[in-house]
Amino acid sequence: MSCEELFRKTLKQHGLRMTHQREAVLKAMHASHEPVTVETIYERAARDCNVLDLSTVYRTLDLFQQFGLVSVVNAQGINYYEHVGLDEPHVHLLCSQCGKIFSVPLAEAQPLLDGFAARHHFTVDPTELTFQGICQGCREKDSTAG
Amino acid sequence: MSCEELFRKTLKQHGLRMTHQREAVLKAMHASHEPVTVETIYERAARDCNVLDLSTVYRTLDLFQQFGLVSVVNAQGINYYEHVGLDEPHVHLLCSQCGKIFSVPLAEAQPLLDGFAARHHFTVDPTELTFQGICQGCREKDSTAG
DNA sequence: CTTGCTGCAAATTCTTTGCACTCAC
DNA sequence: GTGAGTGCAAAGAATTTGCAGCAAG
Repeated sequence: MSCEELFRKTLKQHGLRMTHQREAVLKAMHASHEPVTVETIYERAARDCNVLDLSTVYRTLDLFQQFGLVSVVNAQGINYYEHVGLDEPHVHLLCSQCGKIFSVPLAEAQPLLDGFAARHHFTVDPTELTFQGICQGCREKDSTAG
Repeated sequence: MSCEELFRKTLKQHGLRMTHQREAVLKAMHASHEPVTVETIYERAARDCNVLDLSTVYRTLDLFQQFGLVSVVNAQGINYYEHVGLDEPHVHLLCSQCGKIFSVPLAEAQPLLDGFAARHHFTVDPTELTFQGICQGCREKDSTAG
């Protein structure tokens, strides 16, 4: 089942409707394989949709979250939205300098998360997991510059 | 050297001044051994300070950050400020249900961070590290409730 | 037709900024 | 005294909300 079919079905089950706007936002999320800002989603979706308001994008993303289609990453006060379920489970590496977000397999972090569960009885939600730091490119630039 | 002495010294070095307000905010941060919101800091500091404005708290926290006295944790769009340097280096476990923040030694996460450096050439900033999930208390409540 | 959804504009929330006055040094 | 720091009020930025008209089913 395609993502759109799945979404239509889920909407129906909840007595909700498919609209041009929702379709456009969904398509925009599909086209983005990395986490994107509301602004970006709005711009991309607006191309497919003769009329579209930012508030509609917020409302739609909210809906997507409820249905588990989209997850939010908050980094430095900015919300990034990401389409989930397309790729394998992963965590994020956010470069606090250039803002790029890299994905690495969740499996790498799993031992640590299991450790947290065992030692601290804390169950980490892996969809919300982001590590901030400096990527290779920016680190090289830094050492060159000063 | 006490934290306040250190702060006074650092201020002096930069040609800056110690004020009632800064003292009150510093004291409020001291009193909080867990990450707190600006609002909380403001309330606590205001008790020690006949006049205090929220904007001053923001400005002071900004200063503290520059001096490395305070670090910021952003969780679910809300900024939490935490006094650093008092305890050993640590990472945060944020319960997304009750909002409590737990600290665990950085050492537990170090192997993973080293792995990221080795495999992805990405240097994680451990002061910004927060894992969201569900704490034991809330999990038990959930399973009881249904 | 029914009522969920939308655009619009206004409201909220969190944070920052400009400015004249004040106070630490 | 001097200029860094403050309170105040207003500006910004990001997000939410109320409402009347529109459109999906």
